[in-house]
Amino acid sequence: MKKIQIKTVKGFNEILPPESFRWRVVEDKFRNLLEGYGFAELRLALLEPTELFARSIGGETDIVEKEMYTFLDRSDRSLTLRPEATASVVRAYNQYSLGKLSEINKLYYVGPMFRYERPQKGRYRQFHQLGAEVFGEGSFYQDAETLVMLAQFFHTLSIKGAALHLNSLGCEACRPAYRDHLKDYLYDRQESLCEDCRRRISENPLRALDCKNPQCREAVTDAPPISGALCDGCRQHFSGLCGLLDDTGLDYQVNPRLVRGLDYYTRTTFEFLAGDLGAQNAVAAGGRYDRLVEELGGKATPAFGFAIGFERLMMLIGSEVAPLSSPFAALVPIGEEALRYLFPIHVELNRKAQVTTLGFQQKSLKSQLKKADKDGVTYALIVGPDELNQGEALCRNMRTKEQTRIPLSRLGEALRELLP
RNA sequence: GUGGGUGUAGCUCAGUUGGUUAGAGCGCAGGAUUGUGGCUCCUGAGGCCGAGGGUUCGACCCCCUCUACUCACCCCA
Repeated sequence: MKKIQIKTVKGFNEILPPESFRWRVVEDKFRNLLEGYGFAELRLALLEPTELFARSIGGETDIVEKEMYTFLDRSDRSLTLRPEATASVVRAYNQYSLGKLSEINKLYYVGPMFRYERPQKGRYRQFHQLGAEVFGEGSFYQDAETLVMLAQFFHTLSIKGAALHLNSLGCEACRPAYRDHLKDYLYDRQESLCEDCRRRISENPLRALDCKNPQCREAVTDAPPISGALCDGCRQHFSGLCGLLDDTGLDYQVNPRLVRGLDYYTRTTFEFLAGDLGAQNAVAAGGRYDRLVEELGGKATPAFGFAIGFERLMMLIGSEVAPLSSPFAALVPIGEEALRYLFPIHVELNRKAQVTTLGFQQKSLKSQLKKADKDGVTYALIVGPDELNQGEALCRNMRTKEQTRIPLSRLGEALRELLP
């Protein structure tokens, strides 16, 4: 291109029509479902102090180490575009003392997240999440209810292939001992581990369980599963959850390798995995984080949350075009006098409701009808010199091709009567 | 950060061993006897063939560099 075109930043994808209509349909369904379950929306800052994420997600995670959009502002504060929203929700929960409004808080959000990764199918630098968090409820009943709600969401969207994978990561009482145990195990086998996993032994040994390197998978096949190391409380929580899921008939599989890349999870973690998403196959994920509120300076509060990848979700939904909302009628003037006559009527009609279109370019009747058809209008109101003389507009039903005459004096009124 | 693939019209793509005016479908605009849409037909607009350099009498085509997009690794939503 000879002219310099300014384009979007790499990995920042924009949603154009008709895709934007499809997005809104899905988003509305999400909102309705969540609000039906008692969730309220939070609209949060996209930019946060960097330390929020370093402290919540974990300093040694990939997200914090190399995937954040971090920069200094004009007063040299380190700011970061949020890579996920849970940290921000917790920050807001503490900042505004939302816990004092009611004992249990259910909050949801919809919006963009930012990670500086190499873009690929299902992974973008700016991507969108639909997410929710529940504060103040530590019972496994909450875990179960939320998972069932998520499954219901997929169901209403006719998504079949989302499989629920579940695990428990234990809590502060039992995880440290397991971590040490696993460290020893990995240390003994470090020869057969990949470079990353060798590094993980000291930093974040659980992650080695999740490594996709075939050698590592091999080396880790008979690693001690965390399920055997859970304390009584965690074991009861997990088996309680599984029991409730069994009762409600929600299919799931326990996956002892499911570890997640964020440090704040305790007890339940889960992912909904979908087959045809390519390599990025998690469409939704989340879990319990009973320590995070306190770690970020609040009162000790149990919490459970999840996030759905919007783009990935839309990939699963197929591409039936959402019905575009279209104007009800086209005003079709022939000649300048007619255009001049119709303009105030058009404006007046649309003041009450968005019902008519009017082209200003004085095109031929044929091309105006063609346009009206493309716009999907139900009626075309044709007004040319003849109609002006006779004081009647020609009203053409675009579906049935029936044409009737309407006195110009009661054009607006007649049109409103035709509205469904 | 590391690999592979691909950049030709608004979109999806053809383009013969390098040869003169670069094509199709869709979309867009106009038309097919007076002022009537969808189907069909005709016509038209729209491309420095991603950018720069090189080889050659001659490059969309071959070589190099860059860049963008894309898929995968990695990581995750």
